[in-house]
Amino acid sequence: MKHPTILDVAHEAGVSKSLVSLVIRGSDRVSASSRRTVLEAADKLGYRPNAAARTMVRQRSYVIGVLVSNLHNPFFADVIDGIDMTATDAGYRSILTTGNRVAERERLAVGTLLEMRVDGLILVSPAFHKDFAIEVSRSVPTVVIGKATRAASVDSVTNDDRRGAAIVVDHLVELGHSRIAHIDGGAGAGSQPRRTGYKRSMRSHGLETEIRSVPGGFTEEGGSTGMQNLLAKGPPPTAVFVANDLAAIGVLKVLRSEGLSVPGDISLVGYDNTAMAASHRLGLTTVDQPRHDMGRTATGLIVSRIDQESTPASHVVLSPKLVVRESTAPPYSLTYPSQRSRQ
Amino acid sequence: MKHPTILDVAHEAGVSKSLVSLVIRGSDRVSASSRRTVLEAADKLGYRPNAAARTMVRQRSYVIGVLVSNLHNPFFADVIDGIDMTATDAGYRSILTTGNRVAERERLAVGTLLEMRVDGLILVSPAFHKDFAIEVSRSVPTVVIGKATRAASVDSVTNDDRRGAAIVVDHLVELGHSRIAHIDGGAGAGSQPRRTGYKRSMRSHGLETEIRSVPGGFTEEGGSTGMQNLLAKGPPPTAVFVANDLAAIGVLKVLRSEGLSVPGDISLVGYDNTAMAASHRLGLTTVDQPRHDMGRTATGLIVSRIDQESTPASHVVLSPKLVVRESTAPPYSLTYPSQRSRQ
DNA sequence: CCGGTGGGTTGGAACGTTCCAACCATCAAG
DNA sequence: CTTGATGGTTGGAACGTTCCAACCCACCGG
Repeated sequence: MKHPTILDVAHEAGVSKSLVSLVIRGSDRVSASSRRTVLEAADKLGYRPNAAARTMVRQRSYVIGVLVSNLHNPFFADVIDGIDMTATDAGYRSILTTGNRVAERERLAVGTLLEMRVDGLILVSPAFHKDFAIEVSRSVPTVVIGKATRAASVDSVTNDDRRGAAIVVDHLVELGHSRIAHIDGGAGAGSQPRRTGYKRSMRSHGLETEIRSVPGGFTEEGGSTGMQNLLAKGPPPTAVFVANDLAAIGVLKVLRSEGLSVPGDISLVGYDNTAMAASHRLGLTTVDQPRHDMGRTATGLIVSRIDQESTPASHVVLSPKLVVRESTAPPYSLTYPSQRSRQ
Repeated sequence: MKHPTILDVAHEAGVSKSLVSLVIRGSDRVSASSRRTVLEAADKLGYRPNAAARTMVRQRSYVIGVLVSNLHNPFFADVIDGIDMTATDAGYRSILTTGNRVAERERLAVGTLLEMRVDGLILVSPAFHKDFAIEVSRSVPTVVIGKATRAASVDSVTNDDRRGAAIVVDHLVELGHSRIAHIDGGAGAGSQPRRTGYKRSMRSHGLETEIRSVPGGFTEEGGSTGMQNLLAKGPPPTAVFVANDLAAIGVLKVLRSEGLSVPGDISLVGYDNTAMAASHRLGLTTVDQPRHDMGRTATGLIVSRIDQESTPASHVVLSPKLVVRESTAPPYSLTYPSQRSRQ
């Protein structure tokens, strides 16, 4: 249970601690013979280097700390995977902590990471105020994923939600839709840019008169009530763009219970490309955020900032892409032009 | 960017490093006045203790390392949450690493944790061979979650899958079912105990002649093909117990396309109580594993093992519980006794 | 045979803490 | 006035590494 040290190995191998250190670090200026003896001794004793001691003297831990706001959201798994791979490639290891969406616990978790003297910090959609991120960035290179930051000291990697919304509208317009409605994500993060992206894009297609955005939410229920409101007054849209996949499922339920078919009567688009969207009975057309890339670029930023400290912060915005499945099709009026009169 | 040390603080406050150390650790044998000066100085300089140095001298890191096999599975989020809370309560902090289901990467991740000299190690459904866990347990207290281990040196916390299957059968029998079939999880972990649990329980209810278990898998497709096989020959069952929720969804699709209603014609039960089971259009009756508790008890085991090393390993088996939703009901033959003759 | 060169090896210092024994006042008791 | 106790404070050693300057010993060329 007691860990052997470099000195134990040295003694066992009959050499100096320095030589053992050299061998462990893989230096090429040790003779083949002594390398072998040392390695054998280390192996025999079950030696494992002590990262704490190494961190002390090298003043570098070669560890990148990652704070994940919410492990329940499988969205982050891919981001983390991207981080992990890039970090390993760059000679770093990554460790995770989580605060479970509670700002106070997240701050604590970051504290742990800082005390461990991580060389860089990646904050994945943190719940705490961004001032805290800025404060932290003064003692260690920091990058935020998923939350826009304009700070000069902290890098950020975000997804272009406006553009994501725009490509949805493009897709629907291309199919021939014009009565395209939007059910937004309420107060949730990313809700606002998606809404404005929708509006802008509608305008740019000359469809400003068709703009119809109703409040919703990032939950199934939010989607349902949003859809009910849409159906309650005015002519029903031929396509609905919902703020996320979960809410889109809610919309789907309402449509089903109203006897409306998707995409026969109404085309439906979600957002996030969750597993649900793919595995649901009806494959949902949705927007895929480049999760893996987010992790990769964030790590890239951190690593280069570790080496050359004071470059101005970069704010990378990645573009999402559309995943077309079965929930979108040309509008009814086009497939059976005789049956309806509206353009 | 350069971290101030305890000496910097001491100098700033005009006291000795020892006193600063005392204050930082919250000792009660320092005068109120010097406590204040020290705290002010620390605050002014933005001092943060160096965990590496502390670990060195104390020979304890007060960190519990957690290896998670797969972050994509939201199942683990709750387990980790349980770990996290218990660890904090016991004065430890927890950090996570992941190997993303790849045995080699997982082993590497554990290596990182060991070099960091974590005081305890929690392995959540590791993909690597259990011999590795045993080897690791020689240098640090180790507990495995989710994978049964009989080793004397490593604790384990598992879920009683046999019992989970049994309570499903109990529930169905109580509703009046007797033709209860099972679609298993193929080669997946937990598949076998669920199957034997099903068989045993059937026998104990005197239904050995009704035992019907077909191969399936933990995927939607596995469920579908399993169900197709069940329908292909012999009288259809009145209830089906599927190895997990995802496969149950697959079963549901087949039933729908065959024009069979759930629970009208056939009752359906899943396993795992995933979000999917709750949010699906049809609320699925399923078995809930006490995820939170798994994390909690695992951490409890680790913590007590850290303090008093060489107690024999405990192997805790937790009991799952049934979550009844809309997918189960009394069999058709009972609700309309006139229409069918078979008991 | 001497000086230089260079591969291989070595001991000591340093990293930032905690722990411990020792110290210093101050004050109470004898 | 001395002794002892007590509350508060202190310096040095230790933890396990890496880094650096120094060393040793062949070996080579002059």
